[in-house]
Amino acid sequence: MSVVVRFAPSPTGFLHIGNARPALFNWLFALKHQGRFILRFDDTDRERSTVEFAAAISEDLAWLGIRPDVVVRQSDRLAHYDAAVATLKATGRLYPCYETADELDRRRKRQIARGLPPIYDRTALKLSDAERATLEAQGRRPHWRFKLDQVDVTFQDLVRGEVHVHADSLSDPVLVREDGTYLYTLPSVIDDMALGITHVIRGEDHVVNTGVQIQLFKALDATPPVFAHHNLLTTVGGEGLSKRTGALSLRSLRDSGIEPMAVASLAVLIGTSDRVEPIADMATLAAHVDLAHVSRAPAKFDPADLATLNAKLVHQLPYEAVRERLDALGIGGGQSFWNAIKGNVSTVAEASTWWRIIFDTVTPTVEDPDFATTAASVLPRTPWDETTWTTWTETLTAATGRKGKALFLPLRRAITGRDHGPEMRLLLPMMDRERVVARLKGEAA
RNA sequence: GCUCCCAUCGUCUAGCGGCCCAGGACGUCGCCCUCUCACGGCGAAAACAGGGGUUCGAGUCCCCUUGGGAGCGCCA
Repeated sequence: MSVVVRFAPSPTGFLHIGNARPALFNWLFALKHQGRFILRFDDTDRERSTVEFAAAISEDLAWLGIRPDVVVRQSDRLAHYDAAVATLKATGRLYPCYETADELDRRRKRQIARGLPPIYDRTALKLSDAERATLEAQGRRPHWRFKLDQVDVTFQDLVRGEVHVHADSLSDPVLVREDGTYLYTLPSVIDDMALGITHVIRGEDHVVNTGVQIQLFKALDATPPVFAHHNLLTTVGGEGLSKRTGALSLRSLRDSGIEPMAVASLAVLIGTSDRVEPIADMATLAAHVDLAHVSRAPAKFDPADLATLNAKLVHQLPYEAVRERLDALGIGGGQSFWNAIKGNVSTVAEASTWWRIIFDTVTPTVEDPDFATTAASVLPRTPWDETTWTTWTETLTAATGRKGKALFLPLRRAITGRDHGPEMRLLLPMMDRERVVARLKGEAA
């Protein structure tokens, strides 16, 4: 059996690190098993779903490196759901209810106040044909609930092991609204069946749904897929990561120069027993990922870890991997430039800072003009290469007696205007000699 | 309020009764590299939530407490 997975976001917001995880877990699982990955927009909520968000989600997934084999929209598939509804009505698993939303809301509050679980009491099931007729005559239209088997539903979860859901502690879920539109549960199950989904990998917040959905699969005479529910992420403070925390949206991460593979590596490795390390490509990451290594407890996500991991990833990037982006930033200098500075940047875009320092005008910091003048006077003309720095500083030590920090820091400050940076040995030969001399004189050059 | 899940270094975790005076990774700190800083290499400090059991023996099993998470929608 070949693997078919799906990522099924509702297009009601931007993707963030939290919901990038199920996307990644599914994608990597498909990659690992040479399966197919379907992007399914669960857009049955007409009120909140927008095509703009759908487009943004596709874009963000592409940025991450996820290329769906198929993209479908539930709003295009409504006809598929009607047949299932007919079957369910015929078998008596779908029953009409006439309560209003307000009524149900009040009822739930009353139950909670009395210390009871807020579960639908199935009053509609007790309605006689005559009572239903009366309600219909008054113009009331029914919504339809799925009649749950009040049993213990058990399934083997790829991350959580054996899971039990007690259906008797659940409300019969509403599947169809008064106006005939569908709620999440039914379309999800029908599509999983129709699309031949073999594995459903999603967040832990869905485990109870799974109990319900397994009953639905069976009521429709289908074999449920294999389920895997990964743990959820919380902020360092412990609150759940939600769509509201816009700061961690994939696009904001992308805008702040975070590498997609840094996001992918952290998103997939955090909360597992595997070491968190920057992985360079999806294929390697896919080999790393094992759902059985995912924890059952929620994990704290610290954005600072992402920055650290990103810097590490950037330090490892070979020139070929960044060439196009450097070109786009107008940065030349080639391989020698990148290799010289990459250890000193935490994002690729920061390379432009060093590009400007080496090839553009900088206002130097000269605190000891006499020393700087001496330095300029003994600066070699040739050879102007990676040996120059050593030759020069040795000469300078001989001339001034300075060494160590007292020797190097003033030179670094004069030449780059900064206290920190790449090895001067590598920077110096990339620079124009006249520029170096000018900066030693304290001139902006 | 009810149901379910979880509880080991600051963080992510290994550990499925003796191999654990608890292992790894990130971070932190120190050392090395370097006649500076960063990068890199090496090393150190750092944890079994609390209380009862069971057992010759408990981080590992059971119960309670406490703490955290999820669910309880005509959202998905």
